[in-house]
Amino acid sequence: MRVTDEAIDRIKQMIVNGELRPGDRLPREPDLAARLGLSRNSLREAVKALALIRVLEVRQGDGTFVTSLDPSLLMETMGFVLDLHQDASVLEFFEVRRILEPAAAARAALRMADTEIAALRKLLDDLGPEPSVEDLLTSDVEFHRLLAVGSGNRALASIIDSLRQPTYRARIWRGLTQDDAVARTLSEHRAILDAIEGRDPEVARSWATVHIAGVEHWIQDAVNLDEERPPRELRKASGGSVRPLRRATPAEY
Amino acid sequence: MRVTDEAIDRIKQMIVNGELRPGDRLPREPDLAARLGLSRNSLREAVKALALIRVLEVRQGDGTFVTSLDPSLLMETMGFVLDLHQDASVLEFFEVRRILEPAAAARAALRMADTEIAALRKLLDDLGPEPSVEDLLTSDVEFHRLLAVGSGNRALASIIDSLRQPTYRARIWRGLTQDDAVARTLSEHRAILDAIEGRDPEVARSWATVHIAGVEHWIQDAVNLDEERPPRELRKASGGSVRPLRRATPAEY
DNA sequence: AGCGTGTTATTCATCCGATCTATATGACGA
DNA sequence: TCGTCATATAGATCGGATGAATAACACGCT
Repeated sequence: MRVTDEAIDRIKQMIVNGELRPGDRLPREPDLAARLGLSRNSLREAVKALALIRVLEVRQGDGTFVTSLDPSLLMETMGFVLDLHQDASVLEFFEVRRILEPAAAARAALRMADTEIAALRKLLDDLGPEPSVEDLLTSDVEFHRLLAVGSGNRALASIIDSLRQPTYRARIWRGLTQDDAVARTLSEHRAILDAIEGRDPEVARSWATVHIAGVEHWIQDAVNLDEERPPRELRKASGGSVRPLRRATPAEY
Repeated sequence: MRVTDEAIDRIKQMIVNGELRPGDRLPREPDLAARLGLSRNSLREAVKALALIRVLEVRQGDGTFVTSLDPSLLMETMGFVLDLHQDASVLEFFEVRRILEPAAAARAALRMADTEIAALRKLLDDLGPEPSVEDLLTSDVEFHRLLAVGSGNRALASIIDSLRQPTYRARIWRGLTQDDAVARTLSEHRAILDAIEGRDPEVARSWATVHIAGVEHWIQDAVNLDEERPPRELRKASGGSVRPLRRATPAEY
C-alpha cells in the first residue's frame, strides 16, 4: 500500500481506537511524519484528504485537530460528491428525499420539543404572506433543516441536508417559473407544522410527501421537456480540445 | 483560499462543467500544476483528497483519471466516514436503514426484472437449509445489496449499502449469540422475496421492516446491556498520555 | 505472420530541505 | 488594565532529485 494511504488509515485508526478524540490536536507535522515513518509531503497529502471529508481541521499557525465528527459534518462531504451529479440522477436523489423527509416529519411529530415547534412556527410567521422568492428559499431551506433535526436523528438529518443541496437551485428555478409555487409552499409548510404541533405523525408524513412530490413531479416534467429539446453547448473548453458538452439540466439553474 | 483548496475546486469545476468527463485522463502532474499555477506537491495534495472520495483515480505509471462518478462510489466515501462513528450513533444509522430498506423493497417489488428476481431466488436456494454463520452473512450482504439495486435507484442503493457497512460486524455478533437468528433470517429473506415475486410492494415493505427492526431491537438491547457494565479499557495509547478510552460497542464485534 | 520478451519512455510516488505566512502567546509600555 | 508589538510555533508552498510502476514499442524466436 502507498505510504500516503497507509498514513490515512493509521490516522483513522488512531481516531477509531480512541487514541485521538474529537477536538484533539495532532502532533506537529514533522513529529507525526517521523512517527508514521514518512515524509512531511506525503503526510500532508493524507491530512489534506482527511480534511476534505471533514475528519481533520487544519489551522495554520495553530495546529491540526480532529473535528467533532458530528454526523452533520457528513453532510458536507456528501454534498460535495453530489455536486458532481447534476444530470438525470438528480431525480434519483429526489426520490430518496421523498422517502426520508416524510419519515423525518413523522418522527418530528413524535419527538420534537415544544420549544422547537415554537421556533418553527416563528420561522413561518416571520416570513409574511407575500415574501420575495429569495426570502422564501432561505426560509424553506431552514424549515426543512429544522424539520430534519427535529426527527431527533442526527444521521437522518445530515443525510437529508446533504440531499437538499443539489436540488436547491432546482427550486430556485421553480420559484421563478411557477406563479403559485410561493403560496403553495407556504401553505404546505404550515400544514406540515400543524400536523407536528398536533402530534399527528401520519398527517405530518402525508403532508411532507405531498410537499416533496410536488417539487419532484415538476422537476420530472422539466427534465422530460429538456430531453426533447436539442442539446445546446454551454461553453468551450478553455485550454485544450473543444468537445460537445453535456446538456444543461434543471439543477444548474 | 489556500492554493490546494483552490485546486480542488478548479478540478471539481472542470468536471462539473464537462471539461473533464468520467473516464477522462487529467494532464500530467507537472502540466496541470503549471496550468493551475501551483507546485506539484500542492497539486498532489488536491489530487489525493479527490482520490479519497473516489472522484479521481491515480494509476502510477499511467496517469490520473476521473472515475465513473457512479453514485455507488458515493458508498465508499460514506462508509469511510461512518467507520468513525462506532458508538451509540450506530442506532441512528440503523434507524435510517429501517426507513430506506423497506422503501427499497417496495420499489423492488414494482420495478425489479423477472431475471433479477430469479437471481435473488437462486441466491437463497444456493444457501441450503442450515448454512454456516459465515455463509449466511455473505448471502445476507448480497441479498440486501441486490434488493437495494432492485429498487432501480442507484443513489438509494448506494446509501443503503454504505449504511450497512458499519452494522456488518454487529450482525456477526448476532449470528453468534442468537441461536434462532439463522433460521429467522432465512425465513424473513424468503418472505421478502416472495412478496417481490408476487409484485406486492406493501407486503415487501412490511417484511423488510420486520426484518430490519428485528436486528435493530437486538442491537438496542445489546447497547443497553453494555451501558450497565463498567467501561473496560481497550488498550493504551502508544506514544503519549494514557487516558481512559471509550467503551466498546457492538459494532466492534 | 504470430507471439512472447526485454527495453525504453512516461507518469506517478516519495523524499529532502528551504522559505513564506498565519496564528498564538507573552513582554512591554501607555 | 489594556492595547501593541516582538517572537515562537506550525502549517503553506515551493523546487528539485530519485525511485517505482506501467505502458508502448522494438526485437528476436518460433
